[in-house]
Amino acid sequence: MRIGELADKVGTSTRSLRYYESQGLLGARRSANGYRDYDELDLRVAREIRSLLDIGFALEETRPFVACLRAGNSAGDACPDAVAVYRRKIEEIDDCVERLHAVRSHLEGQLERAKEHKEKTCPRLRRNT
Amino acid sequence: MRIGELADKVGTSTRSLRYYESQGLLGARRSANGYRDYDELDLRVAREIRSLLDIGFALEETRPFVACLRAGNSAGDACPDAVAVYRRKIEEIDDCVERLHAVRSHLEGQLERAKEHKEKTCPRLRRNT
DNA sequence: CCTGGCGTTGACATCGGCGTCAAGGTCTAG
DNA sequence: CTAGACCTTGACGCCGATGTCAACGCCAGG
Repeated sequence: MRIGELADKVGTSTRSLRYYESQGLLGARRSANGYRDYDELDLRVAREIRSLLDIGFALEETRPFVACLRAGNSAGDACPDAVAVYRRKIEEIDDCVERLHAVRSHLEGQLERAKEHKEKTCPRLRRNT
Repeated sequence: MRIGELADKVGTSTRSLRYYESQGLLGARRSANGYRDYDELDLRVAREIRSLLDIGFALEETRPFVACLRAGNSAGDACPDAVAVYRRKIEEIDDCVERLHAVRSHLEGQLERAKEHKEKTCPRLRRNT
C-alpha cells in the first residue's frame, strides 16, 4: 500500500510517517515510480509507534518495540528491551506523580493561607531545577 | 541594584530576567548610563516569578501574581486573580495525575501479559490526539 | 491533452524558556 | 592607558513531533 492509505489506516499523517522513516523506525521499499510501498508488517509497526506515542512515549523509546516486531514477534513488547522501557516509563510516571503531588499539596496550603489572612508575607521555597 | 546582582539574589540568569522584561513582567528604570536599575519591589517580583516557574507554572500564569505585588500587596497571591490560577493549576494537576494513572495501569497490564505468555497478539488502544 | 489527486524531497514555522555568541558601551582598579 | 568585569541590544540555537508550503513527478479519467 502507499503512504496515504497507511496514514489513513493508522490514523496519522503522511508527514508523521515520513518523519518516523527519517528517524529510522519505518523502513520503506519503493515501487518502480519511487512511491513508498508498505506491507502488513509496516502497518503493525506504524500502529505500534502511534499507540506508544499516544500513551506518552517519546519516539526514541518506541525503537525497541519496532525492532521486536521486525524480529518476527507478534507483539512489540515480546522482547526484554521493550519490557525494560515499560519499567523505566512506570518509574518516570511515579516520579512525575510524586512531584505533582508535592506541588499540589503546596498549592492547597497556599490556598488555605490566602483564605485565612489576606495580608501576610508568605514563605518561599526554592530548589528543583 | 543592577541586573547581575538581581540575578544573583534571585538565583537565575540575567538572560532570564531580560526575558521576563520582554514579556512585560519585570519593569525597569534605567540609570543614566542605560543600565537597568532594580529596587526591592522588583526583587520580590522576580523571586515570585522564579518560585512559580520552579513549581511548574508557565510564565504567563505568573502575571496575576506580579500584578498583585505591583498593586501593593505583600504577597503575590493576595488577589483573587492569582488565587484563581492556583485553583486552575490544581485542576490541571489532577487531570494530569489521572492520565498518568491510567497509563500506568495500562503499562502494568502489559507487563503482566508480557510476563505470562511471551507470544501472543496484544490489543491496541487508540484515541487521545 | 489537461485536470486533479496522489506521490516525492526540502525546508521553514511552531511552542517556551532560556543558552550563547557577537559587537559594542561603561566604569573601575592598577 | 588598559585590562577586565560589568552592561547593552540583537539574533540564532535547542528540543520533539508535526503542520505547511513550495516545486516538482506520476498517473487515471473525461
